[in-house]
Amino acid sequence: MPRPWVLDYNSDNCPVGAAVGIIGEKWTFLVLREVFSGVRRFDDLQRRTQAPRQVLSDRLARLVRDGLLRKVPYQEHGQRRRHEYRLTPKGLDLYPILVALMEWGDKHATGPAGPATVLTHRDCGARVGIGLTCSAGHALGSAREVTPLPGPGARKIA
Amino acid sequence: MPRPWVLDYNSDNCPVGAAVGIIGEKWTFLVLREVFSGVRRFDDLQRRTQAPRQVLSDRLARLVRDGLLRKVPYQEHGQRRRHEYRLTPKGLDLYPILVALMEWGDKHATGPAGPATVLTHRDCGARVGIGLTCSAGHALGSAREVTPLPGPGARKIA
DNA sequence: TTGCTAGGTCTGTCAGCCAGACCTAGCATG
DNA sequence: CATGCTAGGTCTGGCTGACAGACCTAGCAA
Repeated sequence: MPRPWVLDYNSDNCPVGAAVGIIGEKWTFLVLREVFSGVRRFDDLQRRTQAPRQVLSDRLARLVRDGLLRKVPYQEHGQRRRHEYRLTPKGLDLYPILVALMEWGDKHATGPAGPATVLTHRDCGARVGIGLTCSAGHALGSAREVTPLPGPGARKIA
Repeated sequence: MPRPWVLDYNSDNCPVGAAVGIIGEKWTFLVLREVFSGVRRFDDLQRRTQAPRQVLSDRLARLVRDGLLRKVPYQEHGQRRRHEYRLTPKGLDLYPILVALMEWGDKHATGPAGPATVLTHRDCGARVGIGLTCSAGHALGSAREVTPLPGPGARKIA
């Protein structure tokens, strides 16, 4: 095993680190899972994620502050005005992360009952999955088929 | 907005929750990022992730216990026997999650310098990315094109 | 005016994170 | 042999955040 090139580069502008700084907490993923399933109200989120109310409140505020969710007012008949949480475009872009987590969990971390949710293509009904592909059109089956190289934003260590 | 069907189902066998229970901690992602880049030794991991040594030690132990990493002994000339951390097949399967995080971070959470790392196909050299596709061969551009439905493992609430 | 409900906030406790110091093989050097 | 060096950890004490459970607060209805 040769010394990996990455050791000669700085790690503090890494996009994974930046992403994890925004969404890298346990409850945040569960909240996003629910929001992508159409659950948008505080009590529903609380019941389904089992997050302590205070933590949920804090995470939602942070997701709004970081521009992943927005608060939208609504009013049901005979109720006072409330608001619900919806995904912004920036939040919608998180979907591949969630799907990747879901597929991994289905394969490695749940029982034999099969997936609790299946994703289908809105337009044709076929099953949806996530995968690596190269711009020449090849589908990649494993991380071993990927070669990471330094990109334009890479910074060498002084 | 109709009431989402997911509210009638139980959320405690969710694969996202299961996955997050195993890898859902902040430092865990950073450790995995490094291991996928070929960084395998304790001190290198510590320096690059900036994780406190104790936390790193704990996370590595947990990743080994959960079967995502394995300890492999090695010996360098004039050094004592040590061991390094390598991905198991179960760990290698996490790659899509990491790539999805990376792409999101590149798009939404880092500066204009461009990506610090680019992924290329080992066999043809073309750029690699991750995306949703359906089994009929359509590439999906957004979460809005996906319709989630209850699967075989779904359990209704009593 | 009393009650009900969604969507929170407050309080005290307790687990886990953290920086920094310390420890421990095993090899090499004098 | 003693001494130092290094990788890979462990130990300590302070502090932050998580947690359960109680409480609060519009606004609507009866």
